Amino acid sequence: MTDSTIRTHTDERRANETETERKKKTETEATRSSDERERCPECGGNVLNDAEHGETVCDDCGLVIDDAEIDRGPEWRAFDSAEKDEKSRVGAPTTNMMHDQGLSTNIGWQDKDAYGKALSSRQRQKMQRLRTWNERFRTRDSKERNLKQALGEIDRMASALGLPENVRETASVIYRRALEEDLLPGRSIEGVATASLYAAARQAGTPRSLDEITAVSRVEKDEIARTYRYVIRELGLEVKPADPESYVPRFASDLELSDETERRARRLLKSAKEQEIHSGKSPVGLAAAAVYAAALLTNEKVTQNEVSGVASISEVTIRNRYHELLEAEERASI
DNA sequence: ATGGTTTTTACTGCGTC
DNA sequence: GACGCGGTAAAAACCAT
Repeated sequence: MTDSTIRTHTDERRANETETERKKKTETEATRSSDERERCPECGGNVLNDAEHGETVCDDCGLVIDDAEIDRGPEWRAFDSAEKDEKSRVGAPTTNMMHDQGLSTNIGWQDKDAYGKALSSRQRQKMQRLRTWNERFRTRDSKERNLKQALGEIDRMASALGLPENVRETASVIYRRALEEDLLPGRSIEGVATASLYAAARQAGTPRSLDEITAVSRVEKDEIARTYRYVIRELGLEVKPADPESYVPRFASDLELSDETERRARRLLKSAKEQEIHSGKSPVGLAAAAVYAAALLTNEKVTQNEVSGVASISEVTIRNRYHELLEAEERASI
């Protein structure tokens, strides 16, 4: 088990940078994290979206952040589902999770006609032939076949890792783009598919470590890492280093720890961040250590061994990190 | 390739159940 | 005696140059 998340060099070596550089970095990071969670630029309060008036307003100070928004909803109203069907002029939403974005024709598998009556055996045979040919045309050229396989692969891995649908969607988009840009030649479909999923999971704030990804992929870890870097670079994707906090809920629930412990873990990580203890360290290790330390503080029994198991990180790392975390907390409270 | 970090592996000693 | 934990040294892995 090795490094479980790819970090970027800027965060990696922040500890070595000069004081002024460090100041600048923290500033940019502050602004970056603020637009991530829609905060008011004036007072930092919560931002509310008022669709009725088409305005985005700060909950605390009342600052109007955005007005005259475009309402993307339907312009009609429906009072029951029948009316909704009648007024709607669109079909199912397109999705990037299917190789043709769900737009192509699909012949149903039920041998029924438009009135729901069963088909004669002759008709059934005909439909079967049509189905076969339709399927062949639908996935005709190599790119389509390529996509079909990759998306199936992404779907399989995502389910195995318990990743939500939006992550699969993002992964599909990334893969599509990779295909468009001709990034595939010389690389395996599965490798790029895995890399796309890894990137998507991180972008969505539900990261999975490289080790976890490797466990469900058919590709070696080195290749995933290499392909991932390549795809990120070529596509100009910006992926921030994983936030340790985003691992906490998963570890906590895997270990069946209380919410209280989870909150403690978060607080530990917060004070660690403030003191810049975390730069250059593996986010997974930090999260694991925080969970362990929090369990200690709330008197819930978890062994280092168990934590290292669910986080796939070594016990030594947990020990080192959690000492640092507790020290940081100590300093913060003074 | 190299150098500087971090993480892992392996081993040892201590205390507790 | 097995287990949890702490610490250390050396090896391996990682990233940037």
